[in-house]
Amino acid sequence: MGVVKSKRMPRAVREQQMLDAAVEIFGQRGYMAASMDEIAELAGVSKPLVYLYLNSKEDLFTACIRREAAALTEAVRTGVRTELPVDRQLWDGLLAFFTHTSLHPHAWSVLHLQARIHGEAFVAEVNAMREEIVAFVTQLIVVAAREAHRDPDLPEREVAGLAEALVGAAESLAAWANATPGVTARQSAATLMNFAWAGLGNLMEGRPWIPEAVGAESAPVQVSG
Amino acid sequence: MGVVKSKRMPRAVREQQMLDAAVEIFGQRGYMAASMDEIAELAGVSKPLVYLYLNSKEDLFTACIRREAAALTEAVRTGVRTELPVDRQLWDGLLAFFTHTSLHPHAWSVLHLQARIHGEAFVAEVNAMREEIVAFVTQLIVVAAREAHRDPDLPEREVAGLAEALVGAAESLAAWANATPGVTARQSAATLMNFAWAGLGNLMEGRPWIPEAVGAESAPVQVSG
Amino acid sequence: MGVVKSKRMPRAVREQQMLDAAVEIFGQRGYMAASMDEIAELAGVSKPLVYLYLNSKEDLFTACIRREAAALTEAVRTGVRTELPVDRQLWDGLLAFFTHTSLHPHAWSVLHLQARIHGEAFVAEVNAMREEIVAFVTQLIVVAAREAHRDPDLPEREVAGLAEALVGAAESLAAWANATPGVTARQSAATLMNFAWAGLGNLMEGRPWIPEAVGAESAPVQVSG
Amino acid sequence: MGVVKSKRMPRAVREQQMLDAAVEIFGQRGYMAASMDEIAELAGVSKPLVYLYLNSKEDLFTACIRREAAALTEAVRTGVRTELPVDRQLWDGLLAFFTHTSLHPHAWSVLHLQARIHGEAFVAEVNAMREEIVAFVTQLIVVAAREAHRDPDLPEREVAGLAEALVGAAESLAAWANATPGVTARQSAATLMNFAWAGLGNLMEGRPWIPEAVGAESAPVQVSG
DNA sequence: CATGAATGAGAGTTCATTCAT
DNA sequence: CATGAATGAACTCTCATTCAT
Repeated sequence: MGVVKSKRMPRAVREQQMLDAAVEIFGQRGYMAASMDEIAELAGVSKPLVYLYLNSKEDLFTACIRREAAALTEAVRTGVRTELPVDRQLWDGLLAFFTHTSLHPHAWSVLHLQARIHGEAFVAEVNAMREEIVAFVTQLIVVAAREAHRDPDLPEREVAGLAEALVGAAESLAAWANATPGVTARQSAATLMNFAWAGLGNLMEGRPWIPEAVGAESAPVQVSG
Repeated sequence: MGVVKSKRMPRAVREQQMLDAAVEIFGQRGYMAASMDEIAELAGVSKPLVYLYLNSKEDLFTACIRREAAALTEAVRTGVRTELPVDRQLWDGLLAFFTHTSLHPHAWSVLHLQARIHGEAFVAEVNAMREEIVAFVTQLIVVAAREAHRDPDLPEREVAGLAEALVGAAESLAAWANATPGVTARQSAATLMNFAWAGLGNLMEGRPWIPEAVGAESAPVQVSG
Repeated sequence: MGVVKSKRMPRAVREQQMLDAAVEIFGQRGYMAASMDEIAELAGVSKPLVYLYLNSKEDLFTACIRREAAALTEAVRTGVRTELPVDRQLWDGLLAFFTHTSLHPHAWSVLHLQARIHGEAFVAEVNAMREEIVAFVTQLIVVAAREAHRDPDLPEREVAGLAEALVGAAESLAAWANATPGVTARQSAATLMNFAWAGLGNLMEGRPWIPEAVGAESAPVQVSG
Repeated sequence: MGVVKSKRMPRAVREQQMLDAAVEIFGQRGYMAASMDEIAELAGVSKPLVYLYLNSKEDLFTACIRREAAALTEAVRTGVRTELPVDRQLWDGLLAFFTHTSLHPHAWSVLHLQARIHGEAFVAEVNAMREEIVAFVTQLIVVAAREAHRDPDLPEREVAGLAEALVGAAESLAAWANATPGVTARQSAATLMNFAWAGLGNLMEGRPWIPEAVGAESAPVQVSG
């Protein structure tokens, strides 16, 4: 007989429903254009209850960012096994990243677009997540350099820039993939992996990086035919 | 004795002042949080005059995007000479890009962050610019492939992904550089050029791309010592 | 000790208070000159509450028209008994009409003056009421013609013009009576009844229409002494 | 080569052009919705010039009312010859009235609708005109009564009411005729003349007032066949 | 616990009106 | 004379937020 409006749910559950609704609305409309009315309605509760549990619009937005940032980093962390070679680690991380962002486009919109343009407080929340990922990538680069028998003490700023560029490329690619029908997470990961590992120069010379044995069901996108 | 509030200026001049103020406020606060009052005050005029000349908040924002997008593409176009080799073209383009974005951080914020999240109309304006740059990069990739004696018919979707990743990386890097004190445009360009041209793999093996004879006043950032 | 500002009233009651205030302000100032601020203040509530319940200035105005039009037609309908002779029906209708308009001058101003000059939407609302009254009068004329043994098929356009003239005279007379101190509803009704039923010609010849036994407390206004 | 924008016209001419434009705009939009910008543009002059000549929006509106009221009363006055019988005088007056209002619908809208709802000042202007017409009608009634050998001292209030009703009927009929395609001034005049002179009662008995020899090209509308 | 009732503050927008040239 | 430049004031409407029940 339609949706049953369940009453008297435990607080923790209600809070999650509110956050679900908030992420969807914030992701679609943006922070400022989102209205508490709409969020409360989508969550199926009254507005004062939202305030009772989450305090204010800012706090609600912060809670969204925190929850979604944790979920994304957890997804990437789970996808990577540190006992594997570094290139495999990078591949697994990218795949986990693009998979998660494509499964939760509103959440990604909140983290990537909305949070960065509304006040230092929100940016700080996102940066906590971002730094964890950048740190992971930075460490990969350092380890890779060491394995290549090269001086492990790469200039810090240089490594930071490289990691930043890689993460930034991934973020932009994720937004583009979400907005472009037909682009799979695996394709995005392959494109960026090729780009990052081999560089345009090597790609031109026919030496793309190839994910070996990463599941046969769909070969990574390659430059050469 | 301080700022002289000049009155009765010709329309064209006043319009530019308004756009200057609008870009700064939009860049700082974001489209929705920016108020027409604040913009008018910063421009040194009354609010009705802003409406008389620019019609509405949306039109004002659109005018900002158009002006700044044109300025950025013009800067890049001017910086590149097509008779030079492709790697040099990419380098010059990157340098012009990072130089311009670092000189006009608010404008870059408007184009990169604000414009992308407020309605299809604004996105379309930015995309016109973005596509010009992506087209430039795409053509560089195709030419590079041809010069490397490889099949010039790279898969379209693949090239689009690569260009997107490169432009996305550049955009993120620009935002990061603006937010990180002490990072010069030249350093950003060098980091991305290395990343793009050699790839992480090659970088690890000590084969960075090096901008030859690009002015001695400041050596390009290198990975190796 | 004066007006008690009751708070927390049920929605239906508040809405009527708002409509009361709106009719008064619209009637005094006119649609455009009336401000929502003033209406809200007179209603004893804040402006947002007016918008919450009535949506917009247009909707508020439409609601006023609808309520007052319904009240007026109801008053006329209740005052007339169709089993009586047609002249008596006309008299009763006129008396009910002038009584109602004199008791609710602002409402009459809204219906007669304000609503007719602000957009087709409002005019349509008023016309629905007007047509009901014009139809009533038209039918009276047709029945009267039939009873006078005359061809019942009066030219339609002619009857329409007569009904329009009669209703128009009544409307103008109502406005004039409201603006002229000392004119009672009964006097207005008598004047128009004489005019309509006997015509100036008959009046001149000393043959006014006389409401028989319509209560002795106040004889109808007569032309002759 | 299109409209030539003549410059340096004498003040009196310019003023008339402004009034022409103002009457049209006020008639279409209403007093409040009309903008000085639009009026100035339609008049083909700059806004400050309008203020230089006509002072303010209120003064401009008052000037419109005065001019159009004078034009209307002049038209009626010219149409009537006092040496003719009173019924003929009424007929001629009605015909002149309906002819003028149908030729200048915007002016009539200004006088009939707009002026009555925007402040005492405007109403006073219109009433000056209205009273002249009412006085004319009143005098007709008095003369008619005297000719019918009846007591010439009709109760003043009664005569005023009759005149008001007649003028009100005429006004409503004029508005209705302007809004109803196919209704000529002559038809409106005939309808009202029948109504006024004979009354519904007499009309029912087949005794309409008939304008004798008032031009054969179009017989007056009659109730009987 | 949960909610209908209510609001202070501020947004974008428009307009009659006036200087300075 | 005539006008482009400029504004103070007011408007409709929205929203995050809080009581009282």
